[in-house]
Amino acid sequence: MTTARQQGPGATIYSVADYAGVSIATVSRVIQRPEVVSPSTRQRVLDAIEALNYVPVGAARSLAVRHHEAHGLVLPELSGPYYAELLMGFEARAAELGQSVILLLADTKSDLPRAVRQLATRVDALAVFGRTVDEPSVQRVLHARKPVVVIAGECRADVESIAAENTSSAAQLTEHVFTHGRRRLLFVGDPDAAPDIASRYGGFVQAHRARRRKPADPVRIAFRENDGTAFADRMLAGEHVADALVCANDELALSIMTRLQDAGRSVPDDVAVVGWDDVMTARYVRPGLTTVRQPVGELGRLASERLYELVRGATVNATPQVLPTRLVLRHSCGCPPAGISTLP
Amino acid sequence: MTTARQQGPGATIYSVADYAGVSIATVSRVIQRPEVVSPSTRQRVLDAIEALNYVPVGAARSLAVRHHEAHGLVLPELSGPYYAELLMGFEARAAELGQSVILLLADTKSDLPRAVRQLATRVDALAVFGRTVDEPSVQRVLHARKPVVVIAGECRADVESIAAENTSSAAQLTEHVFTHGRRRLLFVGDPDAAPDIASRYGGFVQAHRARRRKPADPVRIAFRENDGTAFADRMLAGEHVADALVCANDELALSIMTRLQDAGRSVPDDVAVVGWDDVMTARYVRPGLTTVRQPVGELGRLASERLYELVRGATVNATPQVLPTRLVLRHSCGCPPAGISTLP
DNA sequence: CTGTTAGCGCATTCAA
DNA sequence: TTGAATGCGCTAACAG
Repeated sequence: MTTARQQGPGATIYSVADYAGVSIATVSRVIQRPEVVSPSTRQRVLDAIEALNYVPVGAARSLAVRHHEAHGLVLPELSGPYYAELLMGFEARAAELGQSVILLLADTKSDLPRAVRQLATRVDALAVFGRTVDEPSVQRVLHARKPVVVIAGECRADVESIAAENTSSAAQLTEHVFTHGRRRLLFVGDPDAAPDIASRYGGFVQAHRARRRKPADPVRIAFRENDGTAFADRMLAGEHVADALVCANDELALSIMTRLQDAGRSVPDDVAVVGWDDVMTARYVRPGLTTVRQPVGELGRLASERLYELVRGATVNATPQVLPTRLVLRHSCGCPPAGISTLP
Repeated sequence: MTTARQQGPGATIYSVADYAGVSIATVSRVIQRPEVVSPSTRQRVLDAIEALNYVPVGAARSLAVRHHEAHGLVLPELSGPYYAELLMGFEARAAELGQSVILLLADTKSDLPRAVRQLATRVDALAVFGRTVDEPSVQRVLHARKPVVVIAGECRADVESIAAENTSSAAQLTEHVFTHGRRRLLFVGDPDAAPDIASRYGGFVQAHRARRRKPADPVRIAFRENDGTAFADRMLAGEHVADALVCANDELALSIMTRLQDAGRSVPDDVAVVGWDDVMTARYVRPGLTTVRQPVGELGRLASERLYELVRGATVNATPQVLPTRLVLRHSCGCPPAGISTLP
């Protein structure tokens, strides 16, 4: 144990000014616009800053410039690569634009509304994922005229929204499975759980209609690995019959597939399995998992960028921006195994 | 396009006070300590807040209370489950303590020192991962007497550090591989890349010494999947000879294992492969990957908590806190396949 | 229980 | 090119 760090005063713009023998205005200038200060005084100030270990108090600046220069991001959680990638994109773009990012993970909050209100207090604008917008706390942010963008949520007139394409790629994927001769397809996942999933099931239905087939009701289970395992067990027990499973995400697809294989079933021969997200595991399992790749990072970047523009007075775009997705065909759908398709 | 959001004034504590017919002090009180305000006026104020959609300006509060009420976290990046879990733990604990978290991802920053300085401006304390501490920009934060904790970095006298146990679990893991009769072990990964890795190689060496065997030099490659694949190719070409690979992390282990298998080698029969981190994939590949599980979330939580305490004047703990890790034995090391070891 | 008042540290006019 | 003065919105004494 060494001695406690003093939470003492710390250098301020005043102490720096004193030390350098200039006014605080000059100190402020060498920080904001060094070029308008004469080289000699500038150097004196820089030396003072160095000598005193001056770290400006951001809050004071924020108050003066009337901007937090920070973006808030509300995500459900952070397990799996999806949200992490989103966050990476968001943070990267925000940083480029000189904005800090304050993160709020909703799932772990006992009092989410409170957390959101608190967050709103410290940012110029907010990006929220999925259904979270419905939170009255988020509505309040809107009413307070702070820009809000929704990522992968429902479109609303008053909020800008950004999402990946889901419906048509789901339809494509479903049709692809039909192409392999499968006829009893099951959609695994709860469309009510999130707007994305709803769209994906929508595409599943669409593809059936196009072939004049009746789509089965979705198997409404949650998205954790053990939910998938449990479903697989029920399938093994004969509760569900299908020759192809269109799963709402890769975690589900993988846990189901692995369980079926461990029980002696062959994928894709006995049953095809496809998923969503193209997680790392999808490349490493055998057979490789056929899935849909979304431009998740781009989603984040775009959200950040739009926040920035909205804060600066851009008009809110009422039509949702939809980013294209891409089918990643591997072997679990029935396609022949590619030579070495391990890398992205 | 609807009309632009006005970045107009927005309600302040003054407008709320006016609207409710009270002083700003009273408004402040109903927000900070509602119980000291009479029920009737309290309600009037709350109504005013509601009516005006009042969202306090956090910066003003920060300035007044002389605390940002925010913690900074500097992470290299966010791919893979490791950093994400760390962040989840950090954010969760911070939120419990009423602190916001401002995230900075180092790898994407063209001007990291600048980003760190900017971050320091807006937080009360900083947690940095690994080597990042060496940044002079971080040193400046230290000198400015803002608490800093290092996660999984080197121990230093002036900074508090938190890490997972590496050396002895590495030694255990290595000894375990010996137990399976392996004799030509290779450590794959660059000990100079990060303090963790150095410790792991240290354990590898230790286990050899205990058996009076000479440890091979580490195979110094980077941690990306393709680095692993490339190494596997060199091994297939006979450049490296080994009957067991102790890999610095799971990504490496998995990419190597998969490549070897695709080329017809058997794991673990021809060569055992073990890794670090227990990523999701480790459970799903066949054979299941033997690895080391770290309490990553706990690392984050602890960091956040210590920052909080340090900001409040706790003395910095000079001896690093080391959290225990756990071997996860699956099949890739040579252990018999467990029945169903898919779940965590 | 409520109002008055004095900062918190910085950016930014406006003069000089 | 520099300095003096003002205000950003809020908290926390201190009085009443």
